[in-house]
Amino acid sequence: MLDFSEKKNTDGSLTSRVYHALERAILDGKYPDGCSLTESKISSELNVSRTPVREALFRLEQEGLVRIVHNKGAVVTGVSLDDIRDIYAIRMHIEGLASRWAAERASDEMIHRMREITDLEMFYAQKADIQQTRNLDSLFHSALYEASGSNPLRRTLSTYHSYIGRARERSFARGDRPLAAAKEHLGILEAVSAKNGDLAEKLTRDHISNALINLLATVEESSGE
Amino acid sequence: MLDFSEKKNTDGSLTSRVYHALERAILDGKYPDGCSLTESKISSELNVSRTPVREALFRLEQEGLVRIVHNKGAVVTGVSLDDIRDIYAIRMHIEGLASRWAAERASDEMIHRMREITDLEMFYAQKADIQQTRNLDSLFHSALYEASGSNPLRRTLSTYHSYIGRARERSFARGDRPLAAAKEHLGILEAVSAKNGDLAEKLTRDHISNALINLLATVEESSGE
DNA sequence: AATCGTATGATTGTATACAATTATACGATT
DNA sequence: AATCGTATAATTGTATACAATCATACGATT
Repeated sequence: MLDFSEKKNTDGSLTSRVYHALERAILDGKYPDGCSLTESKISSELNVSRTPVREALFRLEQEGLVRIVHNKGAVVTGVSLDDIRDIYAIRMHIEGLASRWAAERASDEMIHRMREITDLEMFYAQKADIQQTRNLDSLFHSALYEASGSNPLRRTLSTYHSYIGRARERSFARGDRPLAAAKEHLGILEAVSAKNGDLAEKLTRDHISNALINLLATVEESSGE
Repeated sequence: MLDFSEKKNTDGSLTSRVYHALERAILDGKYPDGCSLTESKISSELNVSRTPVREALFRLEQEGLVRIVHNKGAVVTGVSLDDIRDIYAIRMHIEGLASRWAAERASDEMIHRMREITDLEMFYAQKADIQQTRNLDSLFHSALYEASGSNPLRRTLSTYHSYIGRARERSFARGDRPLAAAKEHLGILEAVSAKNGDLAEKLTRDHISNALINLLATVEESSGE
């Protein structure tokens, strides 16, 4: 059964609610890879008309979670391990660019906001509050993208971020990664704040690299058990 | 008046036709920046219902050409010069990655196809057939993205490519850039074919850099006249 | 005269109805 | 029995109808 009581509802539209419900269902594996999504089924299950379902499916296609073929409908694409590895590799190349640009362009207000986020993140990481730390981790990256002052970069990285959200969810729970990530964020923030673009870029590359290493270790474990 | 007789119609659906018509209208400046697009106007002008118009608007939002606000509709976002500069900077970082991966992973068939494209491109470039050369330029980059074997990378770069399509259209007509670009493509292909990832990546970076330089020169000229 | 509230119109959001296309099942033909 | 064709059902694409929200204009009140 699809969960329809969505909290983070960006705009309050039915389309948005259906979108989030389907996204979650796919990422949770309720709709496995290759599963075909028929509009009428979903609409009756959620007690909405086909229209918002169709529009939600379009958004899912944009995000790459489903593939829509003309006159044939939508099938779940899923998130392959290869895709995630690719995304981390890409992020290693351009997330550093976001930090560099943030160091060059970010306003004092933006840096202040990032500092608030990292402070809170450190606090919760030390308390080992996984949930809160994870949310703040997401917030930090969003703030960084915003601080880069680049719309295309923000859009691309945001898409990637939500795309690998599920994978992060798993790997983030692992051992001392939350605290390590928080410390790395702090370092990046210091470099950005000091307007040291080179350092900010390097630290960010390292940060993504560490996240990938941790993720792969998680995969290793879960496949081995 | 919107042009509705679309040639490159990916799937033959009305949505697709409306999408291309609107895309062209925006890129041609018929709908200037900040202009608000009302669904009923467009649907009556194209003699279709609102449904395909809405769906086309969603696709345009995904591509970043319009911004949709809940209960308020769509406004044209346009393509700012800053955005284009950012995109070239990003491409300098990750298009090289596509070439590297292509060198590592591309099948012989894929390389064969790229060679056909570059051969044709050289031919038309020497004949100074701008239109054909431009199409083949697009094809080359698409083939390269495909050859990289990475869905995320292909998606991102394809989006960027279409996004800056209009800017390329202008700058491409300039002097001997078509021939230079064709030669650069040939060089990249040779490196990919020789499975020399380092060289392929470096040549691609240079290629993007040259394209940006040429584009900025075009902007310089057109703003100075 | 300025401002606020209300009424009206315009526009978007959602639901439903219809058309076109595709998938499935069943029987005829070989 | 296998295969092809046709009929039927299921599903998507498009159009239209209705509901909800937002913008505008006009008048009442101060």
